[in-house]
Amino acid sequence: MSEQETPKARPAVRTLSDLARIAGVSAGTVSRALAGNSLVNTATRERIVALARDHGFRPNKMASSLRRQKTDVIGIAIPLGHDSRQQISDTFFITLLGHLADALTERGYDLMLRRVIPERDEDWLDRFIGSGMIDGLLVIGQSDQFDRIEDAADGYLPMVVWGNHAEGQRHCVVGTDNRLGGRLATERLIESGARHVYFLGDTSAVEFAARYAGALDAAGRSGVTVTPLTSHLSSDRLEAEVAANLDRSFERGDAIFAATDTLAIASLARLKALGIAVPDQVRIVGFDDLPLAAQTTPPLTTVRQDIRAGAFAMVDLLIRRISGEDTESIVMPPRLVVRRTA
Amino acid sequence: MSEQETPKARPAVRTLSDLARIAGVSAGTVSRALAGNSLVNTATRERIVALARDHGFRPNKMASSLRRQKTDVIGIAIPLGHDSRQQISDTFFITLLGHLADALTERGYDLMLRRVIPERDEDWLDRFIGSGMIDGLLVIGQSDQFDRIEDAADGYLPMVVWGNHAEGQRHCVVGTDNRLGGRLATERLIESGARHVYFLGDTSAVEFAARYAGALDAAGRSGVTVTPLTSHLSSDRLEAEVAANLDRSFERGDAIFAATDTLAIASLARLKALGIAVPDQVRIVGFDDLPLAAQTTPPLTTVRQDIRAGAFAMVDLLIRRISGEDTESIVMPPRLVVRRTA
DNA sequence: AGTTTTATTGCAAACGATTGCAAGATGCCG
DNA sequence: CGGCATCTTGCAATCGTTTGCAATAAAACT
Repeated sequence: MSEQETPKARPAVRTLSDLARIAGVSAGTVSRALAGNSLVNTATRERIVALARDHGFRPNKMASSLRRQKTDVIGIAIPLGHDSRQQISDTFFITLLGHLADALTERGYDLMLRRVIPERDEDWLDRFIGSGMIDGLLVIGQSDQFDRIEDAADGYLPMVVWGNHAEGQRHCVVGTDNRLGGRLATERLIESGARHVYFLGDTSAVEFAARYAGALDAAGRSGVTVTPLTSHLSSDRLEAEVAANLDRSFERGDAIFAATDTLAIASLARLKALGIAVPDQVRIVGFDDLPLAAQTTPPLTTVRQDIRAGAFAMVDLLIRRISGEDTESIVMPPRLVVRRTA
Repeated sequence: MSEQETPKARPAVRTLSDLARIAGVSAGTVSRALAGNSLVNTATRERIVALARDHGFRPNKMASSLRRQKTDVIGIAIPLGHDSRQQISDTFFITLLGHLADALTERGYDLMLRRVIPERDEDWLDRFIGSGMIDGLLVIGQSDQFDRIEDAADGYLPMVVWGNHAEGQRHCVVGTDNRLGGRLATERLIESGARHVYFLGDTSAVEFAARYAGALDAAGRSGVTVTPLTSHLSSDRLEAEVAANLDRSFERGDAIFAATDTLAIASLARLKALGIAVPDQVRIVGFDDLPLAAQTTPPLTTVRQDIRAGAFAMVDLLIRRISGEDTESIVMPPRLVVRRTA
């Protein structure tokens, strides 16, 4: 049984030299042949390629990476800074991740995923960058790590971050105009009659802070109040937190602007449980426009981010940076999707 | 500007030898010092470690991997075989992925994610295994690749698969007893009055086929009919497909057993749009018990899989296999969660 | 003082693929 | 047939780290 590992029980051919010996040529020639290098004679190349296939030979990528100083791997870091219990499974991150995987695969890159908890590991960014394992780095979400990312960006070009864009920042970012999105959402709430808006989300994450700022923009001159309620994203506690926040607050509030659809949907469920009518008593607007948003009852009014376009933009910028170009950030316009909750 | 890459504009120290020169010792000693090897003198070790920190030195992982023949990276393959348009973002996969990331990180492994489309790349499994980039492989979902996985398992021990367990299979799998789950779901549907059940899901994936088989088990003797409706998982087409299936079918059917909660939730929304009452006219049971299932209206009756426990089990088995042990598969019992849709 | 341990360190050979350079073979031209 | 360009191929260095072995120095023992 154990001798049947390969169909014909050959001694495994693991290295270029092994194959070279079998083919009666040198390792260098085999390397060139498999790389499709035009220097090798066509006949030899075909013979070697066939041999490699027969023996199931695959060149060792570690050795190749070491020699070429290029790994064909892109790192993806997900900092879970503003809430270490936050799940990677936050739907938005994951959708973005899926599209990134598509875009990178298409360009011939593998992806190396790393979930980082900055509180426990100060050094996460430099460590990842300096590991020599990756040709470039995508960071999904700035969380509360803005400064650290800025620092790293000074010495490391091939990095693109999903998140918020601030005036004069040094790292390359792709993201939605969060402040504008926040304004659109809040304007809509006000239009549909809100006077006291609760902002649901953790404002220590810069993306969310910008959304909150946008809400203030919208409210500013109108006498409408906007009050922040900190709510984290970890799914295990999310419901409880939303519940706690809402239970004690809705004598005074009449609207919720949730920093993410996930929070909005949890709020919706909670309000329903409390017997509060949406949107008649309380209006809700979310952020992201996850596929799910259209399927709630009533369907969620929200601010749409084009996640797929964002993912492809990130990969495009990254690849240009890998080849040395110093690219500008991209800020995408959000779009208000009016459904039934406001 | 460009000279300020490091705070003090030192010539970057990139290799062990660089650091060795600065410290006035040999590269070997530096290597041992940084590894905490007890052979080096405590004073020297501390001096070297401090130097390394000051200069921001990090050993190159590629070189280390090559030399040690160990990468500390686990591959995660997501075969999208039975539907190439299926998203990585399928909520179940992603939740599992998140927990796997937790468990692997805890054990000191990095993860390398690869989205594979078997139809376009026959060789995906052996290629990944043979790449030399990974110490072990987790496969998320058998899709329609059961045979290929069986073949690979003969020659490659450190692989654990999430999916269905079949009598006498050779690859190590962790998963739920899908057939039992299917039976529980369908029994529940029958209990609440169903006579004509539609099974929603693509039965060419073995996991789903087993759920379907369980449904047949439950129906068998009772005169209840079970009819499969093929529905894929890609989110862009899911709604349309569910709609198409349901629109033409619900003169005859009075119940849906959906192969996943995602499908169940889409069905729920569709039936609501059609003005069909759930559960009075049509009963629904899903599968997975995603966090979302509790938040639909009405809340979804479903079959619970313990995804977190499954993820940790996979990692545990994998690590034992990496160290040479030939582990048995683990089949976890599903649990029916009765809410309001059946 | 001589010998045996013991504690440190350096040396150099791996790991496996890639690639600049040079050498050999072949063909072409006058 | 000599001289030169063109194809192919082999040689050997290299990527950066790890580690067995040998060498040295220091300490311990008789």
